[in-house]
Amino acid sequence: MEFQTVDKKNLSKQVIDEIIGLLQSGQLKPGDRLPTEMELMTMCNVSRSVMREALSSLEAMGIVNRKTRKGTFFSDRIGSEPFSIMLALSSGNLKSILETRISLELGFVTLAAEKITDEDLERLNATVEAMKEADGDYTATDKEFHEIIAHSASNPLLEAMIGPVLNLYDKTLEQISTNQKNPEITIGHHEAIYEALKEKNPVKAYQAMYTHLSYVRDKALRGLKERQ
Amino acid sequence: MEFQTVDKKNLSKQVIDEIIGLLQSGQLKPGDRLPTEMELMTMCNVSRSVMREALSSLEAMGIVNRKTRKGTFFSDRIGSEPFSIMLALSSGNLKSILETRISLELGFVTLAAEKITDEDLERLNATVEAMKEADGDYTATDKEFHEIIAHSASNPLLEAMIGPVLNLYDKTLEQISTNQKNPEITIGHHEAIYEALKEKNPVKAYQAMYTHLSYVRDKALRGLKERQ
DNA sequence: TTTGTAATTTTGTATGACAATTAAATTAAG
DNA sequence: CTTAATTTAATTGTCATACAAAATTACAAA
Repeated sequence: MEFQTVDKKNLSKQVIDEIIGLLQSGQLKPGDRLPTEMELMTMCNVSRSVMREALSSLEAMGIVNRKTRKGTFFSDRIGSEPFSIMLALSSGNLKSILETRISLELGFVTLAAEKITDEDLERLNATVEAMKEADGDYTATDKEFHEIIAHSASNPLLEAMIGPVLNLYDKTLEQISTNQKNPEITIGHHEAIYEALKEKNPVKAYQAMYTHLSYVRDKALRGLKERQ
Repeated sequence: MEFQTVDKKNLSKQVIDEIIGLLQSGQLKPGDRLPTEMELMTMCNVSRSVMREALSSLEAMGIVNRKTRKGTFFSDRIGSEPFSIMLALSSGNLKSILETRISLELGFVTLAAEKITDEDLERLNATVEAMKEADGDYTATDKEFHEIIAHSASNPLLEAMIGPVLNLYDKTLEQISTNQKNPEITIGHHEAIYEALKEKNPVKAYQAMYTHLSYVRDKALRGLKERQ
């Protein structure tokens, strides 16, 4: 006869669960104000320290925002913090960052092909046109293109992931600092992706995105090699 | 003339960054023991309260584990906690859960097609065979199939995401409780995915997985509708 | 009515005390 | 000498209290 060890949670973790439960149950909504620390500690019957530990954790995860004298509020949207941290901890090298990006963006573009709105299609097209007109650095426009696609998936969780991924990619690339940009190729790829999305064709969009990101990957890895 | 507001971080957030920096800089490795709370508070020149808030946050995110009398250790692997919480907060309905799953798994399977090892191929095949032999519930085996694929992408971050996604999916489906299972179709899909992975063909693997998960989605949504 | 100051509210930080957990050290028993 | 039992100690866990900081609100004076 063997007893399973009981996984005891400390009080602050239990409080975290309770507070998240307020959101999940619909008692409070994103953007709503929570009771004050003093009220919460009484409600949960724990010390203020425990409550602060729980709230600090929730704030680090972007689930709440706390402001002196105003109070503590649930965030309006799923924050990028948790994923940013996971990314920061995982980012061993450029290759794995690129692969993470590929993996996520291929999924995003598939959903986008199913669900993209005319408005987002126009915004996408605008970035393609802006890139054609751009004289110098088109990184921001390039990034915007990818962000619109993630947004088009109409899924707040997925959308919360694109920012951290692209930021980490940009940051890593800066450190390598290869300035071999081929705007024509990138623009061509973006156009192909755009056309596939316009047709609402997931497989075609996937293939266009995979081609694009594989090219980005190969170029970056080549640049890395030449740098050594 | 406009001044940008300075984004001031409180002390516990600053301490979090410093501790994560220990990992990123390689000073400490996953699994290593951190200094004690008392030592850390001296090193960082903050009170014990602030240090505990920071450590509680790190523990809530699965980055460290703390044990009475033993100390505080960096986790061996990227935890699922951050992503679990993001998922918990985002999970409005079955449709969005299904879409999240589709998006992520399509990316995973693409990378898996590039990188899968013979060993993982064998394990995949074993699950397909196990499902053929299964008399009753093959949920665990089905889940394992998908987990192996995520593992095959050989990316710790992506691998940390599959567990929470599948758990949430299972949990949501339980609540719907439609018992319309077609093992033959699922097995057929798994076989097609397996064959594509064996050929190391990303596009084919993607298409097979997309077909499978679209079927899963349609069936679940149909079941949901019939339940209302 | 506007401006300046004081009061207030809520979060932020520090300190000290004690509790709880659990490993290590010491003592006692066979 | 070995094993078992007890005590001690190390580290995290919780609580309480005090004060600081930030920033809004209320009140008084011009």
